[in-house]
Amino acid sequence: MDSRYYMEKTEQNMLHFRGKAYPCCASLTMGIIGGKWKTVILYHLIEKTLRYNELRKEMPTVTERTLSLQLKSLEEDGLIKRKVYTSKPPLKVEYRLTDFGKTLIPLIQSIADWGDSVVKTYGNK
Amino acid sequence: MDSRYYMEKTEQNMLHFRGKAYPCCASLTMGIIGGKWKTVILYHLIEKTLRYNELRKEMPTVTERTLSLQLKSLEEDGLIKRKVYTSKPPLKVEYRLTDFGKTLIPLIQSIADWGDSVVKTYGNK
DNA sequence: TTTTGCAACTATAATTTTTATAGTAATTAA
DNA sequence: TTAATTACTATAAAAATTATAGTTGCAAAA
Repeated sequence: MDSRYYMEKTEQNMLHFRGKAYPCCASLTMGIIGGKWKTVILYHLIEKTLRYNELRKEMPTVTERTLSLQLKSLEEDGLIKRKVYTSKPPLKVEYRLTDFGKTLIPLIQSIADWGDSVVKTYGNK
Repeated sequence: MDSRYYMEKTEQNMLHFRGKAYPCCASLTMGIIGGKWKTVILYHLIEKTLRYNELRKEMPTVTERTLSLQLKSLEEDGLIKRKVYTSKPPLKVEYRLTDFGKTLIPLIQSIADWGDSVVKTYGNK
């Protein structure tokens, strides 16, 4: 560590959630819903429970591996719940928001609304 | 391209902004403010203009390279403005929100507020 | 007066995240 | 009989992020 490059912030100043430290509340939120796809997943789960392949259809440009990993991460953070209905293939798996995940709905909606307003203002080009 | 893995979404269904295509409005917003650090930068610029090193002090865990790149990206997307005051070192450079960037303030504030409420509810551990 | 520090970066390389592509199991539809 | 479906996982490549060090001129400290 070189104080020339690092302004140390003591652990006490940092915010903590699920074992990770964040320098501020905005970064904590982004640690949980940041990344390219998490909010998109949550956005599609606002209205209804969706199966894995239904999510994939809503998000045609995400890869399977990334979708899998992001779903796992959202589940670990307690925002969504995975429910399996069959033990043998073809599997039926459903994803839904948890109560904790539902506390994000207004925020996710605001995120979607801002994107919408940008498209409306700048004409989708 | 293999239709087994890709459900093609036609270009017409996609949303466009600054040459990039997004599958939905939530992903458009996240394309602009997503990533680990962009909202943190914007959050700190809500109240006042900041110099490069002042931002660094507010965000002690970001690396210089990433901070530089993110500032450039935010500038390219028209959310912040970079203003140089001197021509010779030591340079004085200030970053501020543009009018377009200011349209994000309520959203950034909501992001920060949600993080805040998580810390309050789960006791910063 | 020589050294040290400062501001706002850039360069290079390593690590982590995301993408691309293909493969799996058991069942049903054509 | 063959192909399609579901919910993934495996492997490798590409892109993003981190770690560390280096740059330029000026000003203050030793």
